[in-house]
Amino acid sequence: MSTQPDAFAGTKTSKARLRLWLRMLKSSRGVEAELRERLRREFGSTLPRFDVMAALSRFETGLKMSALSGVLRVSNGNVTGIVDRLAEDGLVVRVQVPGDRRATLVRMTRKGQEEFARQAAAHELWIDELLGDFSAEEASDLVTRFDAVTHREEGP
Amino acid sequence: MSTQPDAFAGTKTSKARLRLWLRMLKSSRGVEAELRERLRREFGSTLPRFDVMAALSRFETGLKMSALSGVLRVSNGNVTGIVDRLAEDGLVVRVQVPGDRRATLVRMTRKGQEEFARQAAAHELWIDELLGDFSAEEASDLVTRFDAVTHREEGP
DNA sequence: CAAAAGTATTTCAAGCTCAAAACATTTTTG
DNA sequence: CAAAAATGTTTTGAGCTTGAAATACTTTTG
Repeated sequence: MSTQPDAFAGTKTSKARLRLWLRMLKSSRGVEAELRERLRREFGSTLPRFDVMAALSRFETGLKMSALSGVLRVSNGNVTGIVDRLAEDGLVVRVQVPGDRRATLVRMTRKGQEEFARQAAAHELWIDELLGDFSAEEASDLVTRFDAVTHREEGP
Repeated sequence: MSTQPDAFAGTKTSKARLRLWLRMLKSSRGVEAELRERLRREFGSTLPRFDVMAALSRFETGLKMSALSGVLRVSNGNVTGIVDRLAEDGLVVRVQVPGDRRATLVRMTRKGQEEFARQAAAHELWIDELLGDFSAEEASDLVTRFDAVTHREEGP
């Protein structure tokens, strides 16, 4: 019941939801800013680069550019630039797809895998610290409640 | 008890916190993307512009540039550009501060106030829709639990 | 009061982001 | 099979973001 928005703004419920959104935004922006800062200081890298490597790390055989932007939910043109810079640093490579001359596969190099492993370990520790006030149970509980938001976005 | 991170990564708790973070990020990015899209389509505007106007709307007498970037928690240089564009559109004005020739006060124009009122009303409805699966109680409850994240960021 | 330190803002270079347009190649279809 | 539609990627233009450097002014201090 009541999955429909109220007919007009300014109700108690809409105000509570607005406050929740503002708080969510503040929290995730704060954590993001902290991660960005640490990634910059300790690894000379960025969050978008980390995100791309994290996605590639789950696909040993590589991902097509379009699949990559699909997984990350960002625009095509966006990943082009990030992959360019990652490739310059020798962390990923572009490989031609045999049967299709339009497509490229992006794969992490060994160097990329090693670098990502170090960053991912640090990243997990940072999150563990930044979300340190949540117990395991509480965290799992909240994940479930957030399904509500996630599901809304990509349709029921 | 246990507000310190675990001594090593990969524990049950750190994994749960990591999953929570990934979910938070996904949720807020999703909502943000939806808001950005609607702001663009329906008002030809952007989230950063909306954020600046929202901040200014709370200070009838205006804010100094530095106060504005402080409230929004973004860099100084950042607001310069956004305010430039808002000013071009006649939504805000820069006013000299009497006693201090370094500083500028930014204030919304009447046009800016009217435009912001329209956008803010739509924004509240959008949030009400996007977070529609949360009841008022649930939303208030979650706000409280998020204090944990917010407080960590700006020190204990 | 002049030098130094501090404060307010802008500029700069680099990178991220998007939507739309341009290209290149493949697949479909009349 | 040639034209048209679809697919995969990059380019482009505009805006956002940061940290650091530059500018301009104000306050402190020797």
